[in-house]
Amino acid sequence: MLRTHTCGELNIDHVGQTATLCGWVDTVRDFGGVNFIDLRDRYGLTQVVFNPDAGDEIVSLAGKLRNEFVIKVVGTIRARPEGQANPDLATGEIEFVASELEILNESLTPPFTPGQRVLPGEDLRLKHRYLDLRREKMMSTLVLRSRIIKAMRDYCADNDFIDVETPILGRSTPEGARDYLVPSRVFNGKFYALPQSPQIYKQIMMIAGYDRYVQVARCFRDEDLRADRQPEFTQLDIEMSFVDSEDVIGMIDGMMQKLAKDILDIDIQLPLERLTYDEAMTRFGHDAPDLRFGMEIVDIGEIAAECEFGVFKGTIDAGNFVRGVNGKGAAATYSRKRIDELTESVKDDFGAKGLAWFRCEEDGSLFSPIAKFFTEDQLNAIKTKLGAEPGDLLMFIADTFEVSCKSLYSIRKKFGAEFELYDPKQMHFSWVVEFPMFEKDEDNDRWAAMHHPFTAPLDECLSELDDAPEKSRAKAYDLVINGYEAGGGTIRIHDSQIQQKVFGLLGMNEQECEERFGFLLDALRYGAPPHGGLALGIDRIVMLFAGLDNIRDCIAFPKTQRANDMMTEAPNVVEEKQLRELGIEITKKVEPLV
RNA sequence: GGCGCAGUAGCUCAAUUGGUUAGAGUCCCGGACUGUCGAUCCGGAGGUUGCGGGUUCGAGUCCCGUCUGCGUCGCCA
Repeated sequence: MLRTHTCGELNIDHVGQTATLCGWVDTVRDFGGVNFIDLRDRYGLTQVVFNPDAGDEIVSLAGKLRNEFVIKVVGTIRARPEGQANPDLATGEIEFVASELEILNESLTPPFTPGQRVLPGEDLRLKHRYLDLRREKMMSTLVLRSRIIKAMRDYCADNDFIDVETPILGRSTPEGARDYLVPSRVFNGKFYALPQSPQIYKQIMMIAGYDRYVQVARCFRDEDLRADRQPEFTQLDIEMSFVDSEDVIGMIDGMMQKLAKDILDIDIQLPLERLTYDEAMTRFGHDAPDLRFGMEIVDIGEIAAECEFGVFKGTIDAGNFVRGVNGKGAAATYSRKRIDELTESVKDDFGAKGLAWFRCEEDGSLFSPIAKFFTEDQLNAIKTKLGAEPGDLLMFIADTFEVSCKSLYSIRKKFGAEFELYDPKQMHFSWVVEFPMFEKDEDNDRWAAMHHPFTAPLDECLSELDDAPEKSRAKAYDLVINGYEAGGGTIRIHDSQIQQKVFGLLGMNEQECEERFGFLLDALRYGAPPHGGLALGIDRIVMLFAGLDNIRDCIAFPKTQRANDMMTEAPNVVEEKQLRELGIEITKKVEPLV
């Protein structure tokens, strides 16, 4: 090692000792005579002092130091003069008096420095990621990530899980998300697909008798990005044999308890809170509700059916819903203009036809442009149902169940953040269970698997597969943390006949089944144990544990919204020769990324 | 694919309703300074206002298109 100590470890106990430090120049304070450098490495900052009595040569060399130069300094540790300790610095009681200085490498003037207070634009940070990653916050987040993954792996190892790597080059399965494709050189015209998840491989591992499988698995989905979604992301992928939902949930309960304790030093009570999918949608309008606060959705269908307001009445007559939420104390901040903006957003985003609102006045009466269509009794009933008090703003959506869910969920989410209805430091873990097996695929007018096509129905729903597939519920469970889907899993179908029936419902005929999943159906016929598992979104869990609102800050080298890597400029054009070998002809010429 | 926000000096931002030579801080360069820790002080350099059109006597500002980044809807088994 070029160094004897790190920049974070020297303290008053080292006074008088000689040491060698290496690191980056974080800041320079040049007084002409005496010269201070804050030297930085992964472990911290140490103030290095260059005194004239160290000699002209070293003083002159120290004068050349600039931000982000990499240096090696030999010197002695000295207590700082009386009254000059820096309490903000772990090493603030001492300083490092340099006797030798070597510039290991210079740096160009950086476009931004890791220590600067104002964060530069994210595009610049991504372009110069090597500088951005030097920032303390990025370092602490990646260290946190490393600790979380270690805790997960330790927990799995303690519970007899076997870590198995599965292929990155796989086969395209057109179900689900768009695949990233890799052309084959040997078989021109054929393609591998990068895995959306190791789903099938881990099921095969169960059939092969490995009993408990785990993998920190990179997954790829070629869909549009969000603040919490990247095209490649990391899952803790788990599968277990001879289990039912309770066993998998119980295993993950224990893991979350350990994570919360080890990482955040908080104690969480087990079992974790549990909601059914139907309950979550009814009460919160979403399958991953933030349970750190209330503001639950209230159905006023009974009142709406009786009132004179045509929109409400008509909605109920058509078999749809009138539901609303109470924005506690929001009347003061929500002017007519802001309510209009809210209305526009639910119209634009979710196709709601409008947003009805009532303001609870000082005297307890309800003010609203539509109040005249309601009797006094009806207004009072609304007040009671939503628990309205003076200053509250009641908002209602009259629409299909789905539109009311999406609209009210978005309002609830917005208000939760805006009115600080929860402690941002609080962590809330819960499960949402019993998802529907299928949802309507409007584009193709057929059923689509809500989770994936290998999901087992609840035992009591087996018979419904034939006559009422929309009613059948799955042995599916999602882990929800603070309103984010942090993971999800299912018990799988281990019976090839049921599997084939589900494939059939999804619109695959026998031939298609054999072509796409013949190997799985075969495997199921060779002694498949009951099995199930789940996958945890590691990037999201890191984001939540770090208190961040953006998944890119939890990934060392993330991609932009258009899936570019701004540093390497991937994706990019390739040489003509490479294309020829792959038998690929580009019909639309593109310029390299700039 | 839709909607929205942003793009001005290396960086972070400002620039009145469309009006003089586009400013400030920081960074950079030079100088001064022996106890700072966002060092300070003096001087200097630094601009195709993302790009392309248009309107106008005049455009950073208004209009159209386009590129890039971010948020969001669709999408994400």
